[in-house]
Amino acid sequence: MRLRKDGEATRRRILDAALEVFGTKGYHDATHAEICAQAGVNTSAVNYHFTSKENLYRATWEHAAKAVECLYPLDGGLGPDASPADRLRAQVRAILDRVMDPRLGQIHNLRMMEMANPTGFLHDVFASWLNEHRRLTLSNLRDLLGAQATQEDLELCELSVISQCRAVHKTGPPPKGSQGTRRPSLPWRFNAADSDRLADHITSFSLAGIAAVRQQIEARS
Amino acid sequence: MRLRKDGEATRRRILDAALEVFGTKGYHDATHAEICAQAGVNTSAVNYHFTSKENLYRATWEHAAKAVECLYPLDGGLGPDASPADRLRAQVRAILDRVMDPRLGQIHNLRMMEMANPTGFLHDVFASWLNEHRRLTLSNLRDLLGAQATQEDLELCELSVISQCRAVHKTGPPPKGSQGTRRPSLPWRFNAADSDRLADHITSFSLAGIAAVRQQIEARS
Amino acid sequence: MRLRKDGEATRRRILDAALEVFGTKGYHDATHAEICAQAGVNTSAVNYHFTSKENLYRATWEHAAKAVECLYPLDGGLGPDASPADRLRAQVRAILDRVMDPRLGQIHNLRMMEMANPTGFLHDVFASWLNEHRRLTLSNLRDLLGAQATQEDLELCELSVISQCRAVHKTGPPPKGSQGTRRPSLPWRFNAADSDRLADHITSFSLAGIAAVRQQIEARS
Amino acid sequence: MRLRKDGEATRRRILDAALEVFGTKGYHDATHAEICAQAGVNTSAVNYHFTSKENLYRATWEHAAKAVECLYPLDGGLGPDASPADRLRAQVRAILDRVMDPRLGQIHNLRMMEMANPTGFLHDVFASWLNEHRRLTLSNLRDLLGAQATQEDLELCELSVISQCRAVHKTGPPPKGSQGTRRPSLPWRFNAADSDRLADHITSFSLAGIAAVRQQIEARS
DNA sequence: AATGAATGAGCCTTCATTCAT
DNA sequence: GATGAATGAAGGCTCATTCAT
Repeated sequence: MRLRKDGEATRRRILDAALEVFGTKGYHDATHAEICAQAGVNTSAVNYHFTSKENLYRATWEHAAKAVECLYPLDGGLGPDASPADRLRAQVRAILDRVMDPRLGQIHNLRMMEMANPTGFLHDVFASWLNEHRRLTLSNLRDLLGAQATQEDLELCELSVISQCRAVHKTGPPPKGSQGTRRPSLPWRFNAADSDRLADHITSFSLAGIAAVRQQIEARS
Repeated sequence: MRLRKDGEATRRRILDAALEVFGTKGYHDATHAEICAQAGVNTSAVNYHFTSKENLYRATWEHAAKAVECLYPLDGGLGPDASPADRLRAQVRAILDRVMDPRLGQIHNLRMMEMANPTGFLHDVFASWLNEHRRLTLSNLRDLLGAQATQEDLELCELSVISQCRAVHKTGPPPKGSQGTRRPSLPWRFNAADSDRLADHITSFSLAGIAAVRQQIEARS
Repeated sequence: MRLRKDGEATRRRILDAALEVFGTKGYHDATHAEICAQAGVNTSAVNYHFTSKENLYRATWEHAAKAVECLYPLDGGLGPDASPADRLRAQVRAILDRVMDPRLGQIHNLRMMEMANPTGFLHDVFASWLNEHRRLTLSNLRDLLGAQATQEDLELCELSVISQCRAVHKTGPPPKGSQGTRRPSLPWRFNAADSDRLADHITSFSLAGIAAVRQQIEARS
Repeated sequence: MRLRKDGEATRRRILDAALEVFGTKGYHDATHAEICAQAGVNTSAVNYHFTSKENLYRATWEHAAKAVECLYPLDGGLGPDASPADRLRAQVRAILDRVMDPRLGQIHNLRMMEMANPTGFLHDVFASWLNEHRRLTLSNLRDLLGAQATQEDLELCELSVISQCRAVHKTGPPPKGSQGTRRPSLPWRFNAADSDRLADHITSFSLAGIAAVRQQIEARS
C-alpha cells in the first residue's frame, strides 16, 4: 500500500480528471489548472506525466476509447451466426451504452466536439476508429440490404442508423464545480434506464427504413 | 449616400466574417483579430460595434438564424393542406438546404458546436429556436403517427428523423487561410447537388420507420 | 506634442531598454519583465510591438548596429588616398569608440555573447556584418603586407589586429538596478578617455607585427 | 572493486557531462535534464552530488581548470633560464593547446561566456586564476620590455599578446544531439594541427610588437 | 465612426529543487 | 548511493478589452 507517491495512480487520476474536463469543456477551454485541481495534483503534473496538453489529450482519448471498446463491444458479444437484425440491435445498444456510461460517456462528448470543431490532434487515431466501426456497420447493412445494394445505398443507410444513436444525450446533474449554466436543455436526453426502450425504437425504426430501401433497390433492377 | 464609412455596412462585414470564423473554429477558438482581419477592419471594431465578444456571438447567431429562417422556411412554402408526407419531405429538404448553403451553412456548424460544447451565451435564443422547430415537427409527426401516439412516441420519432438531417455535412474547400488540417475526413459529406437524393432517402427511410412505429402503436391498443 | 500614446516613441524606449538588458544579461537571462520595467511600459508591450522576444532581439541588434555603423564608420572618414597605416589606425580607433560608447557599447557585449554562445537568431545578419568588416580589414592588410601575402597571412594578421581591439572592455558603474555582483574585475577595462592611448598602442604594436610578417613573407620567396 | 554504483565515478561522469553542456550552452541555457541525460544518470543526481546547479557549475570549473593547468602548464615545462622569447612562445603555445583540447577546450568557451556574461558564481576563483596568469605574463613581459617599462606598458602589451591567443576558436563537429545551427561560421577557427603555425605567428607578431613598444619606451627617457 | 496603442489576466510550459523511497 | 515523483516559481505569449485620439 503506497502512502504518497505512485506514478501510475497519479497518471490515472489525471487521465480521469482530463476525460471529465475535456469532455465537458472541450480541448481549448479546458485548462491544466482545472484538470489538475480535479485530480488533486499540482498544475505541473500534466507536463510531468504527459509532456504537453496535446499529449494528455491524445492519451485521454486513447485511454477512454480502449476502455469503451472493451466494455461495450459493438458486436454485443453476439456470434457471427446471429441474425443481421439482432446484430444491428446489438450495435445500436452498444453505442447507446457508451453514451450512457456515467464516466466514459464523456468520450462521446469528446467525439462530438472533435467532429464539430476538430483539434487536429486525433486525426489518425480518429480516422482509424471511424473506419473500424464503419466496416462493421457496412457489412451488417450489406446483409440487410442484399447483394444489389450499391455503396451509396449502404452509406445512406449507415447515416440513417448511426445518426440516430449519436443524437442521444445523457441527462444527469452537471459535474460538481460546474456553474450549471453550460448544458442547455436539449431534447433527446435520456438516462441509462431508457437504453432498452431507445434501442428498441431505433432498431425497429431502422429495420423498417432499411426494408423500404431494399424494396426500392429491388424495384430498380 | 455616405462618402466615408458607413456604420451599418461595417457592422455587416463584421457579422459576415464572424459567422465564417465562429462557424469554423467555434466561439473560444475564434479571436477578435482573425474576425476583424477577415472583415478588413481594426481589431477594436468588435468592441466598438458589439461591446464584447459574447455580444458579437449572439448577434452573429441571430443575424444568421433570421436569414436562414427566411431563406429556407421549414414548411417549404407548402400550404397547410399538403399531405403530412409532403410536409415531412419539405422539412427534411429545408434542413438540408440550410446545411448546404455556402455561407449560412456555417450556422449549422455553430449549432453542432453549441450542442457539443455550449457557450451558455445562447441559452434563451437557442431554446426558443428549438421549441419553434420542435412544435412544427411534432405536429407533423402527430398527423403521421395518429392520435394514439404518446408524447414519447412523438419524441422518439422526432429524434429519428431530425438526427438524420443533422448528421449531414457539407463538403467543400476549407476557407482560405486555413491550414487545411482542421477538417477530418468524416463520412457523410455531401454537396448541394446531393440534396435531392439525400432528401429522398431520408424521407422514405423515415416514412417507413414511422409507419412501423404506427403499427406498433396500433397493436398496443 | 503627444501626451500619452505614441507608438514610435514607445518602440524606441523598448529598444533602448532591450539593448541595455540584453547587453548586460544576454538573450536568455533577460526577461520581458525587466526590459519593460526599464522602458516604463507593460510587460505585454514587447509582444505588442515586436511579436516575440526573438524578434525584439533581432530588432535591437539591427537598430543598434545601424546606429553604430553610422556614428563610427570603420574608415574613420578617411579618404581612400590615406596611407594604409593611417587607415589601420582609423579602424582600430573606430572599433574602440564603438566599445566605449556609453549606450551603444552594449552591442559589443551582445556581440561577444553571440560569439561565445550563439542564440542562432542572428545567423545571417551576423554573418553579413562580419563579412563586411573582414573585407575592409583584409584589403587594408593586403596593402600593408604586399602582393605576395597569402590568404593565410592575411587572416592571421587580421586575427592579431582585431582581437586586440575586441579584448578591450569598458569600465563604468553597473546599470542601476543591478546587484553589482555581476561584472567581475577583469583587466583591460578602460574608459573613453583612454581611447587615444589605446589606439596608439594597438596600432603601433600591430604595425610592427605586420612589418615582421611582411619580412617573413619576402624572405620566403 | 565496487559491484554496483561507485559514487566517485558517477560524480565524475556528471562533471564531464556538465563541462560539455555548460561549455556549449552556457550556465543559464544548460539544464539539469540535459547534463544528466548525457551522464546517463537521473535528473536528481545533480542535487544529490552537488546540492545545486550553482555548485555543480563551480565544481565543473574547478575540476576542469585544475586538469588544464596540469596538462598544459603555462611555462611549458621550460626552466627559468630559458630566454624570455622562448618563454613567451611556450605560454602562447600552452594557451592554444588548452583551446584545442578535445574535451577540456570547453573550459575556454566557459571562460569566454563568463567574461561576456558573468554568472557571478566564479567571482573569486576566476579572479585568482586570472591573477596567477597575469603575474606570469607580466613578469615575462617585464623581461622583454626592460626595467623602464611602466605598469601601463606592461598591461597594454599583455592585452596585445593574450587577446590574440584567446581569439582563436576550435573547429570540429558539433556535439552529438546538437541541431548544428548554434555555432555560427566565425573566422579564426583552427584545429589542433594548426597550433604550431598559430603559435609561430602570434609569437613573432607579438615579439615584433613588443620590440616596437620597447623602442618607444627607451625613446621616452 | 473608427483606430492604434496599451494593458492585465490567464494560459502552457520549463526547470531547479525537494521528498520519500 | 541513487531515483522517480512531485512541486512552485517564473517565463513567454495570447487575447479580450480599454482609452485617447
